[in-house]
Parts: sequence; C-alpha cells; structure tokens
Amino acid sequence: MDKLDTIDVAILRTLQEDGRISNANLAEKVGLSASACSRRLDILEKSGVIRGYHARLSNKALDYTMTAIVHISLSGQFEKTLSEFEAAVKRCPNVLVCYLMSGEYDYILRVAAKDLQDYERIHKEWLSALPHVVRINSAFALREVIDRPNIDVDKR
Amino acid sequence: MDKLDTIDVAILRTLQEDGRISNANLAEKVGLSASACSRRLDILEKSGVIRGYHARLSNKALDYTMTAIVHISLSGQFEKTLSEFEAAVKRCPNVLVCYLMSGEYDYILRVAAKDLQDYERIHKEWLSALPHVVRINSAFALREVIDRPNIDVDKR
DNA sequence: ACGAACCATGAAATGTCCTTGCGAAGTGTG
DNA sequence: CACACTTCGCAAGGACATTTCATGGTTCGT
Repeated sequence: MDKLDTIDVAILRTLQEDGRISNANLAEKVGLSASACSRRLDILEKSGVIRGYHARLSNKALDYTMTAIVHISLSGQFEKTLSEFEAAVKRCPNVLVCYLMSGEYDYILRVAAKDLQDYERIHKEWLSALPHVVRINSAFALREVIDRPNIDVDKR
Repeated sequence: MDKLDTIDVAILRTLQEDGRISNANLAEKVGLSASACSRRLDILEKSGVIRGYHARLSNKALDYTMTAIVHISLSGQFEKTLSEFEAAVKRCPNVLVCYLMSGEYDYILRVAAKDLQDYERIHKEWLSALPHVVRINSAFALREVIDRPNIDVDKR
C-alpha cells in the first residue's frame, strides 16, 4: 500500500465504527460511487491495512464478567525460555492479551473469567502450569473505563 | 436474551472470525435457511449479545507500532476523584484500554504511540495532565504475543 | 506542446443477496 | 385434544455487490 488519502481514511474510520455497513452506504458516506468504493475497499483489504472484521460480543451476555491483569516474571530472558513460555500461554483460551514487556515484569496478560471461582480454576490449571515462571501477580479489574478496538484513524 | 442455543453460538463464533460474512454464507455455515438466520442475527444484535462490528486495522499500516502499559495511582479513592480522572482519561485518543483496578495501582492503561518520541508527547500533553495522579509507571511492549478480540465462544 | 500510457472515476448491467409475508411443523400447557 | 407460541423454510420483490466499459485527468517522454 503506497499511501492513504483522505477518502481511504474515511473508509477506514467508517468501517472501524461499523464493520458491517453495506458498500452502498459506505460509498455514500465517503462521497464515492459504489463501484469506486468497492474497488478501494478491495485494495485496502488485500494490502493488509484492514486485517479483518470481527463481531464484538458482550462478555456479560457470554457470562465473562471478570477481567484479570496478570504480571509474570520468568527465570531468565533466554530466547528458548521466552519461546517455551509463549507457546504455552498461547494455548490458554482465557488469555486474551499477552505482551512481552520491558520493565519490572516480563509479561503482562489480560485474562477473561466468569467469576472468582473460574479464575481460580484458570490460575490452577493454566497459569501455574506455565514454564519458567518465578512470580505471578494477579490484579482484578473493578471497572472497564475504556475499551476501544483501535485508535481513531483521524489521529494518525 | 433468554439463552443461546447451539446455533446461536455457531453464529457468534462465525461472526467473531469474519464479521463481514454475508447472511447467505452464514446461514449455510450454521445449517439454517437465510431467512431464519437473518432473523436470529437480528435478535442477537438487538438484545445486545453482539455489541458491534469493527474492522481491525493494521497498526503497522497506520504507523502505530508502539504499545505502552501505564500504571497509575491516584491521591485517593473517593468517587469524585475517580470520576474526574476517568472523564479526563477518556478524552485522550491514544488510550485504548483503561481499567480501574484492585491492587497496587488504581488504573492500568494501554496506550498506542507511533514511536518513543510520540509517546513522550502523549506523556507530556495527556498523561501528566490527568488530575489526582500521584504516580505513573510506563512500561513498553517489546512483542505482542497474543491479541484476541474476544474469548472463543466455544469455551463459554 | 503533443501523444501514449496510466489511473481512478461514474454509469450501467448482471447476478447475488437481504428481508418480509406466509403457511406449516414442532413444543408446551391447560 | 385444543390452543397459544415459537421457529422454521419457501417465495417474491426490492436492494445490493461487483464487473465491464467509456470518460476525464495526470504523468511521463519526446
């Protein structure tokens, strides 16, 4: 993808807000004909600027009301240690986010659980079983203040 | 929404993976006629189980390659203190996630930046300006190991 | 300046899709 | 059994997506 012009950004911004808008409505919003809009969208998808479309589900409706932030330290920073840990953590379905970090802890995880009892199970079955871990620190989210899927494209 | 049956879960799982699939293809995948599928989808959307559809953009393509995790402590836990802080943090477009937490820090933020210089600007213009803050701790993500939009619906 | 190559566009056409109405089949209850 | 209730599939009409094609604008090199 060479570069994004004003219309591309408008398309991205619109699809960020409503990923299921029809091509016809999208075209009208960004001031293009349907055909031109369809072609540009095709390019944006194929070039990788748009990585996919996803339904955002209500965790509440799915009974996942609890979010835990878990800080983890490993016994070393060797590449083998890291990759073994990462392979294991990827297998846990309750881990939604995992970053290798600079700073005090090596990894930060966001874990979804149904309730405290469910988290206890996850901690026992998954987190405790992760290799090379020397320290785990769990904290629980009391309230979700912000949860944006992406940064607003306007601000790029 | 009363409860989700097997077909509902199949619909949700499919839309989580491909939020822009046509109703006809979706119907075929879950083993329903297009009309029945369209009606069920309508119910799932209106009842709030599906909170929206969003295009997932390439942060790389948008030049947002840097992720910072910011821990923040406030001077108190009074409701007024919290709500003033939250109102302010919501205005910063670079803050993608913000949780009120139990534990050592009061809030955890995920912040998107273009590079270290951009983060310095965000820190100066936004984070330092947040009210009631007594401690800020920034750590940077070296690698994104996992980034799932939702928990896999199968595992509920 | 001129023409060729290139690119993005809008209009039109065609095939597909979405939604609504309708009747039928299944389920639970009095 | 009879009734209410729900969900289904089918069909039809209108909306939509995508391809084709001709046009206008821009960028080159001569």
